[in-house]
Amino acid sequence: MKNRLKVLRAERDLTQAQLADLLNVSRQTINAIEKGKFDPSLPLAFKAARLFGLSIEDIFEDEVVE
Amino acid sequence: MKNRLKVLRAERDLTQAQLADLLNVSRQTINAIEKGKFDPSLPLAFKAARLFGLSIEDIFEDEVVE
DNA sequence: TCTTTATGTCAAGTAAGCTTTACTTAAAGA
DNA sequence: TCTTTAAGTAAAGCTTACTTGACATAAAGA
Repeated sequence: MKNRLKVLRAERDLTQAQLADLLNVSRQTINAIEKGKFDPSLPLAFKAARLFGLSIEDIFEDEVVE
Repeated sequence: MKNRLKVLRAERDLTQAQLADLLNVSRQTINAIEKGKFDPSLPLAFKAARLFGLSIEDIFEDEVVE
């Protein structure tokens, strides 16, 4: 699943570590999500959406499977 | 995390098993999510939103942790 | 050059999402 | 009463999300 975290971070001048702190996850988790290694949990997606003042759909892009 | 799956199902006259099929998960998964046993993954939340023609935020309600 | 900061990655472990199988209960119809 | 259907639940196992700790690299500044 694609996401706009890197850009949203850049717009706010946040490092991966700072974003991780704000979302109460590890830096490695942010890195892995940005790199597409895995998808965030739904609660984490909600947290990120709230933090950035956006909807989940604005941040994460679902690829339609079929 | 609260959700409106049961009501959305009822509005469309779907059983848990039918919804499970439509979302490609097991009936037990739907039951567990409806009963609040665990949260769906983000991909599953996207699927449900697409199926019902709603946003994730319309279906799942995040409780603000702090 | 030396140090610091940000990012990337890996390995091992825990926790949560999800599966299959199976049993139980309640409601409704024949 | 017997059967069927929907819902609830539980155990065991697999997969994925996430953790901590560690190491590597590149860029930038003193």
